[in-house]
Amino acid sequence: MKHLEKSFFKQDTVEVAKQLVGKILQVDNIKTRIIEVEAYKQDKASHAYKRTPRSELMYTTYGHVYVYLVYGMYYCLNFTTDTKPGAVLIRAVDYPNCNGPGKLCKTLNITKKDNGVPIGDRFKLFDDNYKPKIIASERIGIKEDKHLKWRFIDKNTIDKKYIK
DNA sequence: TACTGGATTCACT
DNA sequence: GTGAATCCAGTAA
Repeated sequence: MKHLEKSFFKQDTVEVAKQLVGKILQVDNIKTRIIEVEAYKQDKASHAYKRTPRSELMYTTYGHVYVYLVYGMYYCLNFTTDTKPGAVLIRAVDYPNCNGPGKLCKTLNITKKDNGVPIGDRFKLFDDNYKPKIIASERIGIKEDKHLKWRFIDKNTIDKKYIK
């Protein structure tokens, strides 16, 4: 079991997203495997599209936690990367009630208070040499624009369980 | 100061 | 497949 160093995040957002699938995420004393992620760079679908106080983290850090509230009720967990701006959204992990970005944060008690903390504190990442079967490397169009997102899923785990 | 809409989820139909 | 819940960041004035 190898600790992922901060330098892991010092590479392209999409590359980090792809490599994050199958890694072990530890929050407090809960260890679970990441099974679905999404990469956001500077496209219109991302908060990073414009530099604002909220998106500042994505412009200035890598290897940090970025948490925001969507729809007034759900938090989303992201890790910032070296692509500035850029971040990887953690969409699902292999743990009960964690098959969605909002549910994941609710279950693991992740809120805005975690925004901006460096990885290695409350959030830790490990590599146990598990090889995920990454099936989805999609480009997803949003509404009338052709925004690009990159979503990566571990088919090994998806087949067994959830995911919408 | 006021308005708008979203990196979602769930309960309905 | 559709719509409601719910609040705050971003924007415009």
